[in-house]
Amino acid sequence: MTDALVEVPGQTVARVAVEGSLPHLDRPFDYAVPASLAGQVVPGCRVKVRFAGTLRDGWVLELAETSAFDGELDRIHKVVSPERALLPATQALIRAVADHYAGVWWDVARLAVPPRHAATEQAPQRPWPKPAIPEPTGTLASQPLGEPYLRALEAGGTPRAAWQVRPAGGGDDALRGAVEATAACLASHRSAVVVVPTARELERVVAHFRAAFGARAVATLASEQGRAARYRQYLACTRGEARIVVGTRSAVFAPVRDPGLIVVLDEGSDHHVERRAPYFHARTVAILRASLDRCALLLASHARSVDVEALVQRGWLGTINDPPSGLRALVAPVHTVSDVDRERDPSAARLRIPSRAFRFLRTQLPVGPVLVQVPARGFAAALACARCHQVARCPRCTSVLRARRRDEPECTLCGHRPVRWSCPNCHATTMTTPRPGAARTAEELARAFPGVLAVNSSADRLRDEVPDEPAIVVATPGAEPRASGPGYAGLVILDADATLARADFRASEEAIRRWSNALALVRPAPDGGRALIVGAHTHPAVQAMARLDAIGFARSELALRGQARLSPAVRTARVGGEHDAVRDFLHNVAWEDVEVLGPTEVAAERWAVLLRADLERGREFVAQVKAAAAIRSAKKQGGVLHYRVDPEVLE
DNA sequence: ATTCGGACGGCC
DNA sequence: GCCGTCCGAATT
Repeated sequence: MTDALVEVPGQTVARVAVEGSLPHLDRPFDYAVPASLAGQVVPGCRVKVRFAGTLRDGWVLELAETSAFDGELDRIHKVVSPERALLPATQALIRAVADHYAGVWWDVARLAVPPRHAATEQAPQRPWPKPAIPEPTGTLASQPLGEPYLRALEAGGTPRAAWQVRPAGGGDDALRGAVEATAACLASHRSAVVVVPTARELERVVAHFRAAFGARAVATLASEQGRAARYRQYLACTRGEARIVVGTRSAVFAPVRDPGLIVVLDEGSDHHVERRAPYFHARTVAILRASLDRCALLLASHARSVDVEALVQRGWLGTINDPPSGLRALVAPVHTVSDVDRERDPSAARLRIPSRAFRFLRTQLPVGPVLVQVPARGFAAALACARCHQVARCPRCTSVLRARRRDEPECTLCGHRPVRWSCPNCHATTMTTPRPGAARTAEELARAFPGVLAVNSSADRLRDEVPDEPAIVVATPGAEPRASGPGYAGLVILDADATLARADFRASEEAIRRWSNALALVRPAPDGGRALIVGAHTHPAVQAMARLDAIGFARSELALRGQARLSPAVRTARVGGEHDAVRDFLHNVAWEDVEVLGPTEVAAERWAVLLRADLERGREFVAQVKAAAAIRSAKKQGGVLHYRVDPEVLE
């Protein structure tokens, strides 16, 4: 019936995603394909179109014969390149991610697809070798349910699992397991994507993968790469050459042919959170992609995030992990000590460190290097009850409070400032900030062992590896050097109180993740590895470390989040900005089945409101947030306004 | 009569 | 966001 249309190339319609971040224009627009461009306009190619009078970039999403638009279609102005750089599956994933975060397609697309590099596109692509088949190391297979997971992958299945990597043996088990899973995936003639939290991690992981599969068989994707290199690796994916991709968070979108497996390493790391709108978490993108692309998923951690535990409890993720009793036989034992028994040993007292920690160093140093983990400086502490020291919670949204100025509590999530607070535990009415951390102590500690090599590693001066000889290695979380050989002989975690007192409702979950990552660098129990946590010895997180039960902790933490109505038990959105902008935003929709907490003035001319909804209503909730934003942009409501769905990190 | 500017609506 | 246009006030 519309054959005539098809036969006249000038009438062909292209649906185009047009550059822009306005929520009310977040949909495709139809353009006519002029006869002169027929054949060059293909789905997934970049074009220039006139939109609102100006020339803009666009992506051709699909070609069609007809348009629902009444008016006369403008013509595509030019084809930037006929390269199909945006695959249909990537298009759909971008849409799903934007929808999940009440964000805009184009904002996600510019993070998912690297900028074009014309010379690279035209240059002949080198042929990619077939990946070599690596020797199996048996890391994943040695843990319960690891073997059936690998078999399912090899058979072309789509198993999804939360994998608690054994926190022992130098910290390379996660990489070995990732290699095994990738090999199993390749065996079923599918491709694999591995996402790592940092550029530093990427270097190590890539080295492992190149050693296993061949130097030229592994593609890397990271924003730190140069434009040409990054685009070359990206094209190697869309053109079906690269079968293995390793990269940082945006690599989770890597458009590999026949994706069979997505691996996210250190899944709880906040490095997986994108810093630009809509602030996606690579783990969330991986989850969406595993559903859309029907592929396997492996979320690895030495601990377990509460978000992942929620998916395990819903039955959406299987598990690969040792029971705590099994771990205790293989992982360095974790002892705990209160930091108040300092007085006994005079030199220890001077350093504000318990004598027990001193003895620990004296016995472990002859065995090998000892890692001393200290909390990074410069984070705000949460307020606690001055009498019973229980963490103070916001009476409005139940997140934790911090001191804004002297004696002025402020909620870290919704911004509420309680006027009169009383402790639900002991009814005291005053709060206190925990004493500042003892980060400096660690350096003095090293001086107390003259003749022993002292090494420092922190964000401003990273050290990647230390030799297998007695040394005191002081590091902040994430900056720990690896110890060559069997791993550290010992681990001392200083100032557990300070780490747990961070003004973040995820503080204890994050503490367990950081401590478990450090523990993984220690040699296993049979080889003499030992760990000691100094401080907060009765805190459930410290107790969970001593039992090596990070999973049990995630389970009970998830239950607490449910009672407190905090993420991931509910869905949230934080909206902030100028008073009138926030007010207009809130008036734009009726907020069905949504708690509206606030708005509150959080700073001069800055207001914030927390929106909260049940998980079952999550889709509708996010759609309402998007609608409020779309009405705002369509009506040109002025002023400053930012919003963020399921905020991870506090500003 | 002519020019300038600010508000508003549509964007294919 | 950005442009186009529509209308009213200011200017000659």
